[in-house]
Amino acid sequence: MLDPKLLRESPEIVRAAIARKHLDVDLDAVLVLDASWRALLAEVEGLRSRQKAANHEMAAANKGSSEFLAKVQEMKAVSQEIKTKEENLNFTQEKWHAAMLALPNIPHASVPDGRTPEENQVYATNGAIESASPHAQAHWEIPGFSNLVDFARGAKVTGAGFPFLIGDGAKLSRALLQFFLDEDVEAGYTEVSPPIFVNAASATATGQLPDKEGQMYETADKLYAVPTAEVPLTNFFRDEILEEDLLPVCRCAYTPCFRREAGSYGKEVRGLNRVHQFDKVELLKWVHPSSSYDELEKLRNDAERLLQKLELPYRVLLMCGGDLGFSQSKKYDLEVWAAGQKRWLEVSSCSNFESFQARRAQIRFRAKSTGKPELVHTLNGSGLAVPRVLAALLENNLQADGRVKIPAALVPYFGKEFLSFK
RNA sequence: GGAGAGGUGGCAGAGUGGUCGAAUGCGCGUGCUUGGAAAGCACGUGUAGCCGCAAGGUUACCGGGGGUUCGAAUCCCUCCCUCUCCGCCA
Repeated sequence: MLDPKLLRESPEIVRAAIARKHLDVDLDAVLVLDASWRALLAEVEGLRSRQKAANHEMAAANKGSSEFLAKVQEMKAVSQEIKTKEENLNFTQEKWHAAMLALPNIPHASVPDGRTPEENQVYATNGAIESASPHAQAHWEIPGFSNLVDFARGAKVTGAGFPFLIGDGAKLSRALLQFFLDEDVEAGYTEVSPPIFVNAASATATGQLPDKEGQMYETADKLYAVPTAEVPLTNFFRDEILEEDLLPVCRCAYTPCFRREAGSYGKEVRGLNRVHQFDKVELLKWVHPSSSYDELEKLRNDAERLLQKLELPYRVLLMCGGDLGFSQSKKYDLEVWAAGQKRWLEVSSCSNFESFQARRAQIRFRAKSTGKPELVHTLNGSGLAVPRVLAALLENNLQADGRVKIPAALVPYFGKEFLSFK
């Protein structure tokens, strides 16, 4: 959510942000709502003030006196009026709040203009992509693939998009997770193992609710399976005021992630490219507002380093305004090259939310200079998502003999130098 | 899952219909005192919205939501959470 004061004082900034993100929002309607909400609030407060004053008088008065009884009659009318006006106030306030939640975050000045994913800026490219993998195949076409990743059995047992990982497939997945977590801890993140179900309040604070509930699996008792560790991790400090000295707080967490992916279909979702349950390590930071853009660069570097150590070719995209996402101020996507599919696969998305999430989740710190609470800035990024990295390893490192070469950094975790599909 | 007890400010803890945003103690801050510290003394010390250039004013918040009442921390309903005992269990 944006600062309501920003909207009142500089609506043109918000208008420009909406335009840069190519969204369709009726800002004038929000401004009108804001004005009428404030007018109603003043009215109700005036009435309540009167009621309060009368209460003090009545407390001191003789309860049986005629003055007292007259006062009761008088205040009955006021009470009724408050009730009516308050209903109107609450109704308007709900509409105002919903309208405020529908306003997107402001893109940072360094975000390039653009409407579509094609207009994202290729910020960096690392590694050779064509000649390096002479035996590459799309991972689902590699002979023996279903020995490692069994979609058919997964579909029988649970449903489409819930594969079993078996043998070296399961082991490689576990090795990657272990590798990611160790590297992230080494980089200064504290490892956390969070709950993988969250309540509605948490899902609301990070923006999954109310609009995206169709993307989450919901249990009978109104808990949601996490779509990413970002949700429980961010909510850890919800409604809290941290000491300034504590910042920046850097944490990482592995969780399985559950996404219904309603409406997805086609080539993009083949094999491991998109599944309903996948493993991911998430990186999360709560930082002082003055350092959030430095921290974003560090976060991106931390994610990139993982791909470098795995010797996987990748590129970094700087997202343009139109592809930025509703709540981000700035975002880099890391895409790994899958040599068999000849496609880039997104394996990490590193974002600065500035105070947008923090305002919604009420995560603040006490500024030492003023003693007053201020909103933190939050950032997050994957470090990294497992299935697509696994797919890229299988495709890129496939040898003539049908085995897959394991990158040196991963060998200690995997326990051997080659993966076999047998 | 069953039975019981309880949720009040940073913490402890009073308050069972009105003068209560809330006693008292601790903690914390500033000052006095001191060679310095402790003790002592004085004053101060929650969050948020709205109005205001400001000074300041005003409203809300006693686990969440709803209700009764002229008036609710206090009464009623409901949900959540914590603790104790029992049961079950990786």
